[in-house]
Amino acid sequence: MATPQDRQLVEQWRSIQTTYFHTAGALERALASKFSIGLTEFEILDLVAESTDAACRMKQLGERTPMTQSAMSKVVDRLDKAGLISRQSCEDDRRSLFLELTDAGRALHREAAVEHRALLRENLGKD
Amino acid sequence: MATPQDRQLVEQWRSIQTTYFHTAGALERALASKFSIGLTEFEILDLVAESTDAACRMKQLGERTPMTQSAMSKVVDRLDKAGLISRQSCEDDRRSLFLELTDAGRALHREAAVEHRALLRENLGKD
DNA sequence: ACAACATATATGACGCGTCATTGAATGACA
DNA sequence: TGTCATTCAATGACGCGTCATATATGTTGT
Repeated sequence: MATPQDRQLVEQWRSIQTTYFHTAGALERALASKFSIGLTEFEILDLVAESTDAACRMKQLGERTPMTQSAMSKVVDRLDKAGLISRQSCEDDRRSLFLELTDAGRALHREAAVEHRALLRENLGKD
Repeated sequence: MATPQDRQLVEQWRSIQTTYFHTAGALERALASKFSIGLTEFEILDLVAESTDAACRMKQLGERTPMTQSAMSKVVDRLDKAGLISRQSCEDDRRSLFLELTDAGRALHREAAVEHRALLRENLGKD
């Protein structure tokens, strides 16, 4: 029943899990303690920050992250309440939302990104 | 500020996240609908099932998974309540717990493992 | 034998993600 | 134009994981 291929798959999966948990945990803790935001919050900031064009974004952001639509909605809500992002409704399709970093959001992202990259280097990099 | 190395790290990280989320999600849904257990429950069953020696395990299991001690405790508690695992206190160190699959647990694990491996193959395998 | 410390597991409060659903706007087409 | 289906986002109920602790047991040094 337990073929060698199966064992190898399981090993591979556990390795992904371990990397994911350790890295996500480290990011989570660092971002929370230094910037009072969660990892998912940072990730949305990061996506919005690197998005060049000015389309109706909420939706398209969903295509660039494995997050659920519902999760995104709540994260964005928190970011909005924290004054880091602004939601403005889109003219040509009033179901859609247009996201934009506030100045505070941009500033926080700039600092947090440094920490984020550093931790990725520590956790994923070939030291 | 955004060096090519940074971008590459971020890409690598997003790729891990995507794989993790998609695979974990698929496993979660399949195990829940077909066997009424969560992914973490299955993972504990899996670890206990493959554990050959009969040591006081709770602790050592913690070393083989990225799960928190607290998370493990709760998962094991659920498995116990579901009648899939039994906890017996360890003679030589009464702080420790000794875990063992029940017959029901062993049976469920056998079936669920097939599904689990199949989904890993789908999600991680080079199709 | 007694502190003081260390280790194994459990638990409660809390935050976040998920699912299912809702509300609103749009599209398609007779 | 009116209906029916589709799409975008928000929401409430719920379950799980995390942190900080609690509880019990063990160990060490004097």
